[in-house]
Amino acid sequence: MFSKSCEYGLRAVLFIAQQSDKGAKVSMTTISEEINSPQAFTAKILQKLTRTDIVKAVKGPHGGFTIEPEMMDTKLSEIVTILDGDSIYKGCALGLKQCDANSPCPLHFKFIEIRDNLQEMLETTSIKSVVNDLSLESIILKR
Amino acid sequence: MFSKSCEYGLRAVLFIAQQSDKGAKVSMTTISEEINSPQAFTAKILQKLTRTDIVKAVKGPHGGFTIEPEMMDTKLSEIVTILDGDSIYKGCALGLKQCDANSPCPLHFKFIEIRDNLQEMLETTSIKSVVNDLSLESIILKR
DNA sequence: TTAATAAAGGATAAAAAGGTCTTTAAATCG
DNA sequence: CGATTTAAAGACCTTTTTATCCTTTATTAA
Ligand code: FES
Ligand code: FES
Repeated sequence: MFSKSCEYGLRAVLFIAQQSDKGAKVSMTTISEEINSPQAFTAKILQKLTRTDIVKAVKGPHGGFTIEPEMMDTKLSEIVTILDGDSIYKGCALGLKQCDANSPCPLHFKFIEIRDNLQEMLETTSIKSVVNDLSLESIILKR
Repeated sequence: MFSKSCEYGLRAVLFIAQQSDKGAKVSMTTISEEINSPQAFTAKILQKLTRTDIVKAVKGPHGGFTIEPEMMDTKLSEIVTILDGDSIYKGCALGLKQCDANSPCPLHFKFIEIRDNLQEMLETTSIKSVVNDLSLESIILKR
């Protein structure tokens, strides 16, 4: 569904957000440990998210990553777009170059329902709302 | 969503089915032309589907591919499983090794709805039913 | 029975995704 | 200032996916 980059990216963002919510800044080492992801690779992914200002990075001693309160309203759809592009929202189920209702593939009308539901879900889910869910004991970001 | 293999495979199957329905057998060359896919690569994919008996292949002059009437009831979910495995039905949105409701990721309950809808759609859509839709003028398998 | 035809199969190559390593830049603190 | 800490950046490597090519095998029809 999502690329590895996107999976790691989402998990990293959610972990940073959870910690920022508690007032803590987290280092790259901590992040990759806590979400169980390859550190250098995850660092690359976070670079994209700092360039787009979703995540704030601070260098030097006691540095690390945070997500500012105003960015907590960012929707997951934005993060997915940054990391995976928009093919998940726009692509044809059968790989036709253009997905459109005027010359649809035979799965088009069944498929766009599902695709649109996914898009809707991501567009209505903010970082903040997920962080709230994360406070529940059983909800996890690694394993 | 699906791999290229799966996209080409589904398009090839649907084209073969459409032609078989009219009593025609189709060659690899025709298939790749009519669904606009790389021929040798598509041939590999069809090998998997002939080994699993979804598609019937006949060598030699006037040979080619067909789908027997009794295979027209095959569900698209089967083809997807053969070509892409079952990660699309079972995988975690955030890439956790195990997706399960007892220790869910924070997107679990929102995600499984979408994932299950996709699975349901594929499991209830037979080759035959798609071939019927294909008779409509505007529905296409290439471009 | 032989030439032609068409799929099967194996070897190889190119491109993309996934991942590592090393150097550079910025920030902090003694 | 200089040593230390931490992220940024770029070069590089590995694996997987996508794709091609060539030889073999099966089938058919003349
Ligand atoms: S054209 Fe295939 S999903 Fe829209
Ligand atoms: S655990 Fe992540 S989707 Fe189920």
